[in-house]
Amino acid sequence: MARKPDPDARDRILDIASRLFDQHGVRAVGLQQIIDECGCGKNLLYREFGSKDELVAAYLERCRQDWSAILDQGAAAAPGDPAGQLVAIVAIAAEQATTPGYRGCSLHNAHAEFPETDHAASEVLAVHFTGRRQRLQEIAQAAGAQDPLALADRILLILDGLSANGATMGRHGPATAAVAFAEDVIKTSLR
Amino acid sequence: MARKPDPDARDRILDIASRLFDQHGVRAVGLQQIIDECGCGKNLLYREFGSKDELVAAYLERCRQDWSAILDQGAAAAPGDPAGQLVAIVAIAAEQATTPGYRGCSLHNAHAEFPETDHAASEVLAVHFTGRRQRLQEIAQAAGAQDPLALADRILLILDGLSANGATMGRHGPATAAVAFAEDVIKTSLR
DNA sequence: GTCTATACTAGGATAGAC
DNA sequence: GTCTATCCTAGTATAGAC
Repeated sequence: MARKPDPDARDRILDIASRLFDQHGVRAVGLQQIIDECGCGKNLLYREFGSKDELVAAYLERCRQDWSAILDQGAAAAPGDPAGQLVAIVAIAAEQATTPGYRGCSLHNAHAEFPETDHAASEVLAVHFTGRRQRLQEIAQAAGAQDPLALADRILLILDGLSANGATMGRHGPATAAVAFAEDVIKTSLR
Repeated sequence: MARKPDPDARDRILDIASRLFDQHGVRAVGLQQIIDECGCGKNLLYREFGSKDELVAAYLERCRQDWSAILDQGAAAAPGDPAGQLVAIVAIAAEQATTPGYRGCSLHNAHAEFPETDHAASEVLAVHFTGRRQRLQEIAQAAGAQDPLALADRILLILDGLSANGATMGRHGPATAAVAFAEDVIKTSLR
């Protein structure tokens, strides 16, 4: 009997790989470990992803989309209020950064592990970091900032500070005060 | 005839290991690579450090001292002017974060690679992150901040944002605007 | 005595074959 | 899914140069 192909196989593998990568770091996780936890064969993994580098790239692409969703979510949280949207975005990031077990932004962590620009992950990272700045700038523009890029960059520093510091100090550190910080920054940046 | 012991061996190994770890990430660098570039024997490395984990811990301890030196340097840059010292500290960090080839704070990067709390590096990291906050708080107190810890935490977010973002966007990103940001933050935080 | 260099073990990595 | 090939890793032991 021919066994049915599992259409969810790719997602299932990616789910488990993402969790392990986030938890232990990408280099620390072997494919065997993913295969064991997934219960799939090595064949399937290699058919879906071709190599570990490609699996890593797919993982980071998902992380990028998650980040994009945070921006959407922040925008949806305060319709018609761009300044409130910026605060909402910081609030979501702060909430993540203060949840127990938080290990930092996956995209930043991956950048630390794979600095080589010829790695499959490199392009995903570049798209993320430039795209995110672009979107923040647009919201800052809509909010009526005196200098939209300058405001976007200050929010960006707070966001990246949140993920870097949240990874090490969590809710016992400055992450808990990030929202109030962002509110002050935005208030003094508007026309 | 007896051959002279090399008193600088440990430092020489640590120099090369630090450069390679910073450049490629800790997990990506093998001991063989360090030995090759160092021109030393494997025996010597193991006699001085015992294991790779210990070598990593020594590397991070040096990074911690470098960071401590930045705080000293910032304090020395503006004697009797604590607010200016905070600005100076951010300025030094911003200068680092915008130098070409910057790959982020070694201590944060190491934390991303070695989340295990039982790793030899873990304690060094904890000392660094709590000690740094403490010192910033003291300077903020001396500057006459309304809420010294709150100001220290805002500076901390900027500093960590600098290293995380500088690693990915360098001088083409928000890092160039960090000093002005810190100046504004400090100005509005004083009594 | 102190170093370099090499051989070796044991294990884990990616990858591919079947 | 299992089995194999190849490589690289940390770490140890040994041999030999200075």
